[in-house]
Amino acid sequence: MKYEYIKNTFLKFFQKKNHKIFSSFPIYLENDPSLLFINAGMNPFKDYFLGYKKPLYTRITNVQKCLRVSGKHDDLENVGYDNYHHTMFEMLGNWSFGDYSRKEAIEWAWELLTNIYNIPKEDIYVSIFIGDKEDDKLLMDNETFICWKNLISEKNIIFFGKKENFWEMGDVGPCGPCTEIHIDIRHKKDKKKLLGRYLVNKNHPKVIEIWNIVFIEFLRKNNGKLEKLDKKHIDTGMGLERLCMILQGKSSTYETDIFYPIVKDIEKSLGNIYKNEFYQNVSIRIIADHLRAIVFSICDGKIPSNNGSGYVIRKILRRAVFHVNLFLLKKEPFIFQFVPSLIKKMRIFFPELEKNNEYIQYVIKEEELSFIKVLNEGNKKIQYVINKTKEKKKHIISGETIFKLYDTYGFPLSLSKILIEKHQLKIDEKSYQKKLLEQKNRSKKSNNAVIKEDWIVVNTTKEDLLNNSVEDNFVGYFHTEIDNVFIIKYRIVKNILIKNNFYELVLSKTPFYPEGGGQIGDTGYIINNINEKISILNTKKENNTIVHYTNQLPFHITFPFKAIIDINRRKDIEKNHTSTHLLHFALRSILGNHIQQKGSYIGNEYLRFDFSHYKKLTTDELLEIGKLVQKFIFSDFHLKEKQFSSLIEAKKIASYYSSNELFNYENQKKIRVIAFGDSSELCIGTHVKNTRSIEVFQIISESSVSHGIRRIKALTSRKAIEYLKNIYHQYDSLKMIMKYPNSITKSYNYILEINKKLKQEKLKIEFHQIELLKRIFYSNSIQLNNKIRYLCDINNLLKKEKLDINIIKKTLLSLRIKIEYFISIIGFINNEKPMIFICISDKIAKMNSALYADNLILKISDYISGKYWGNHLFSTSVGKNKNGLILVKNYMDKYIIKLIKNQ
RNA sequence: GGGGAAUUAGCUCAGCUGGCUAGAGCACCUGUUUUGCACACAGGAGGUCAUCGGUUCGAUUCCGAUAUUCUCCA
Repeated sequence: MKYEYIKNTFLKFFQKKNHKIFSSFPIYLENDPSLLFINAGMNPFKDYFLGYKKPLYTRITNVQKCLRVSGKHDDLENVGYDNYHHTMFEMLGNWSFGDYSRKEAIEWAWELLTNIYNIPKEDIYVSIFIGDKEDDKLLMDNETFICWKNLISEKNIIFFGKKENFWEMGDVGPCGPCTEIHIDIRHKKDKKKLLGRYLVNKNHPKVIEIWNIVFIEFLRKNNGKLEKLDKKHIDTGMGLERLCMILQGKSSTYETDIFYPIVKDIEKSLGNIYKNEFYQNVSIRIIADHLRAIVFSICDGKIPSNNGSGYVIRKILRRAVFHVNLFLLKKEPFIFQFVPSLIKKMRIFFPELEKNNEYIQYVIKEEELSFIKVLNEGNKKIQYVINKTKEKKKHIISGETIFKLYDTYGFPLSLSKILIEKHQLKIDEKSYQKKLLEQKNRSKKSNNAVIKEDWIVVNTTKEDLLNNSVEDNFVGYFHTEIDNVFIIKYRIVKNILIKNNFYELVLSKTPFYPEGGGQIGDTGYIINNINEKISILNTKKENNTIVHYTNQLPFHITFPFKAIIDINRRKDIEKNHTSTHLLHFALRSILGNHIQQKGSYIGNEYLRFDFSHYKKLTTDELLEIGKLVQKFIFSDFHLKEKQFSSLIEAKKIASYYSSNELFNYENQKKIRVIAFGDSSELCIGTHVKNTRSIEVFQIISESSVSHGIRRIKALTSRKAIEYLKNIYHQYDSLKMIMKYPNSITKSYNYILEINKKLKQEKLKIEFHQIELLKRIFYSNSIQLNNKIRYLCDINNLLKKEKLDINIIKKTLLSLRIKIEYFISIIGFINNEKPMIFICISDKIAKMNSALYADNLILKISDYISGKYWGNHLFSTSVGKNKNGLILVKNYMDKYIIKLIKNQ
């Protein structure tokens, strides 16, 4: 049975049972701060289970892309070393939202596995929740037991506790008892020796869990307690990779047709390097697995970065590169080249992959390159550390040093270890772990600083609750203030660090735009009829609920309120949002159709637009783009807003959209298309009524965000005028300073040229001065014996002429080259301070260390109460006592002559 | 969100404890020699040492802020 067939069979089976087929959601949820990635098929349906949102269908089936590398479910370190763990996997699921019960869910699962997929009944084991008398006071799941008893021998039923058979999404959220289906794929002989039931949940590679059927009945609250839900739901998940492994009779998922072609491609490209050796095979499996996780994540719009979900992607990819580098001996980007092989396999179900093929390869290659760079730099650094340690004849390298290599420069501990052990050295791992723990604690502290408590419902009927999705209660497209608003629920957000409470409010309806589509959230206030006024500081979306942020609660919380947004701020935002559309259109017109939006920020102060383009924009291009946007603004385009009930219809009208963006619209009832002139875009934001009100558009910067993505920042209206006026002011003052030239650029170039010439002139003069000074110094110097030329010139001619001290220095440095045996001491007054230079030639330095310039200066700098510094050949002293200078010559003459005589 | 680092010539980077003629390789320019695979040799140009403050007689170097980049933790 092939992968495609297995997948389609599942969906069609449940379609026949009246389930609506959904395509997979992207691998992460846009508005859920509690999750970095979808780690279970039920994540996107959380609100349906909790009754916060009413589903359009009560029966759904889908195959969801999931990633398990962080938080409660983390399998990363296992991947590659065993046969069936994966970072990314596809989860086959069927869902009931208050519709069917345990009986149907269990019977259908049985029917599908035994009748359609033809898995032998005796190989199937099921586990049932035994109850929890202590913490949660839950009874044994008898209903499930009865259902199974009718289908399967009791020998194949096993009971387990909370850890195995009570499923929870995370610390808080929907949960409930579950029944798991395990399959025994061992050899007949082995099965006879020991019954499979003794190997369930024992990490046996051939007795494995494939399907978890969860009966969602509770909400786990912040305080740790369970709250019974109004309706009972079904949430099931079966790992597609493991199912394929079983149905294809393989003992490893990597041998199924999902992974096998890629594994073979990798082996092939290795050629002679491939030795079919353990770590190489692990590395190949790691590439095959990690590549899939990364490709899907990038395609869904997550790119490697240094925090949040982007960092998870980076960690996965770098783990793969690490193995490539160490065991497959490739020192250049390698993994990216298998992207096409993966896409070829997956494109039927995920056509968006093919569209983004080049982009995905590019992102992966860049990240590989940057990690290889990190490894190279780290190698140099650790080599230095190793050499130093050996020089000092030590055997243990401090954990702090190795930790710093990792923490600051990204060089992995395991690599450090390998390299260090090669030199028969050791790392003090205790201090390394201590440092790492410190780092983790610091993060925890900052992370736990904000605690969000449970929602407190204050003023509502069930209907209000069900209706409070973004689409239903946002009225801000048409109203900036509304009456008769109720606070439905609120929660307290505590910040321990600054010891301050904030509050989040959900309103029955709202004119406040929640942050989304690049546009920032509205601010404003709500006020009740006894004039209690509460400021709204920001507005965001959380899983389809609009949340208003404030720092105080009204006393009369159940009263009706008037909700009013900061209208001037909103107007500024709207000008920026419409300008962003116009900019997008202008970019496409001038640079070409390859321009794709890669993100935007639309605030009240400025706007930012990121887009795919591979070259820096020229000044001319920027000028043209600015001009075109300005032309649109003066064209008096009216806002044309159209609403569609299907995405297909909307796509016909909208001139462009990113595939990523599309998904967020797929499950919405209404789809908006915003048009100004020829520009039309799918958009959820708010806009000006007429482009003329934007007045002025001005680009203020163009830069690179990451490879292949450029960023334009721009201002509009008042801000743009202020900016331009400020530039004009600068220009005007510059003109004034330059005495009003005809052309500023011409004059500036002229000045540059003159400056260059003057510098050359100065050099010439300096050269002459040095030549002159050389002669003077030479004539003032005396012959000490037949070799040595000695000069001690203290405060003599130099005080008459004001000379640059650099010239004196250069003169001496030039003389020490010219005269083989040369000792010079020059004293003078500079800036009212006495200074002494001592300079000797190389051959003098070789004669006697007492003649070193730095040793000589030490003898005399006390005379002028000076600080001194320098090296053997040239030294300096600067002092406070001018009168001491005269004493220097007398002392020095005697001292030097004495030294020379003793030679 | 929290920590650690980096920013020096067009590019890749040295410059350890404040002062030591701000350097190397590649690229560029000009000669000479050769016209062949990174040609060779000689010479040259190119720097607000990221920006702004502070300490100091003196800051590329020390301290602080800002910007950008890298990196780790969550």
